[in-house]
Amino acid sequence: MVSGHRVIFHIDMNCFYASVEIAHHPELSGHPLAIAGRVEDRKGIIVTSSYEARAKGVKTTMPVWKARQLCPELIVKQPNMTLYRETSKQIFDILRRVTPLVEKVSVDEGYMDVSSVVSVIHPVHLAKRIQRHLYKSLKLPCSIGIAPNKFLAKMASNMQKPMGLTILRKRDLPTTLWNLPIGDMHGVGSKTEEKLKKMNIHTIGDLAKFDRLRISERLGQPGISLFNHANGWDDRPVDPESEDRYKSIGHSTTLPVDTIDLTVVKEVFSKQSEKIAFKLKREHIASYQISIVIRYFDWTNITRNKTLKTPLITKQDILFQAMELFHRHWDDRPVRLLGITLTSFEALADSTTQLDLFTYQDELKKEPVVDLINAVTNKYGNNALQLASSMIKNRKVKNGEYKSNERTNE
DNA sequence: TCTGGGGTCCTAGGACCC
DNA sequence: TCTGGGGTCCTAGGACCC
Repeated sequence: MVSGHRVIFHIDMNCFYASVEIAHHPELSGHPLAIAGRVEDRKGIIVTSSYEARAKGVKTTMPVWKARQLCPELIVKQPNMTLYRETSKQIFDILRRVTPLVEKVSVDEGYMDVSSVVSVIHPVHLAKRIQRHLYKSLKLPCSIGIAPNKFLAKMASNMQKPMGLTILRKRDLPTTLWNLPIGDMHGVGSKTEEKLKKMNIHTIGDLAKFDRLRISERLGQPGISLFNHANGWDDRPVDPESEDRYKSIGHSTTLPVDTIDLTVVKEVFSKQSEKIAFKLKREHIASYQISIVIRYFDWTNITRNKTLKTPLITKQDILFQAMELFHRHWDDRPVRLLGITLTSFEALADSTTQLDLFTYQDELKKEPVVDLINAVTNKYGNNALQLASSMIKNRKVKNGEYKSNERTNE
């Protein structure tokens, strides 16, 4: 079967954290609002802000004190991550009612492959319906980009905010995408922007028309991807399973004051180890690799890691290994930030869970699609998502219900 | 008198093996 | 006299994203 023309949506929730707060506290509506961590000390930064705040110059990653200088009437709230995660789940449940081909990229954005859906409903109508539904049921605005691939859909959703709906076709590229400054391109950060500008590439169009080989020489494989994207080429599939498993779990903490005190170091690592051990347990996984990061007072970073023969599971094991790495590599200078990250996971062969999953499979076959992923993950954690996904893949889905797995004539 | 915290992916060199 | 090549693992660092 020849893969035809795809229709991809990129859903981008507008100022997500701020919008969730406003949805729960309508009296905040119309006021400059910012969500910021560690409001109490000088190191707090703005995570998100409402459009009223942005109009005053408040920007993401700006220190809170600076934002208050620009906008004295700014209302600052601390993030309520539990609420945002819960809301995110509701959003993606709604999206998965349209199609199981939903890829969650982060708490507030995702891709949908609606190619098969748009044969019965026009993409613009479908997008409007999703937008309206999210706004009516959750009071949350979003922008939707409609395009033949993920990159263009992502760029499109960024073009009109809030509540934007933007179609980006291949033939539109010269008049829309190519005029944008190269720094606006998804995947181009400050470092790459500088490199490209030195090559006299200032717009996305400049990149699209540049010599592919020279891009490759200077920027390697990532450069080739950017070059392809600039030309509107992107065949990455929408992958509902991309979020199934953690590839790394970590915590890092900027200290209230820089320190050379080992008891402080141990306290910080201890708290982080506890949080990490909790997540390991919840996901039924163990780790064979630990790395620590030390950021010194002058913002120089070192990362040091260690591969282990026996897997890490408990808080004590993690703390011990982190301290060991720290002692071995710390150069006695004042420390600003400490972090621990675990990678190389292995699913724990928990016999009771395995057995439960096996018997639970039959139950799950009767569940509507919408509820399947939640049902599995609520009971078994994200680790069990693989099961849910494979069931969705192996089954035909119709009207949110599973059809039997029997073969039909095709 | 600046600059958080959670992640993903890529590169590149060295060790080691066949 | 000369000087393989591919694959994988490990480590350190960097870039980017939200």
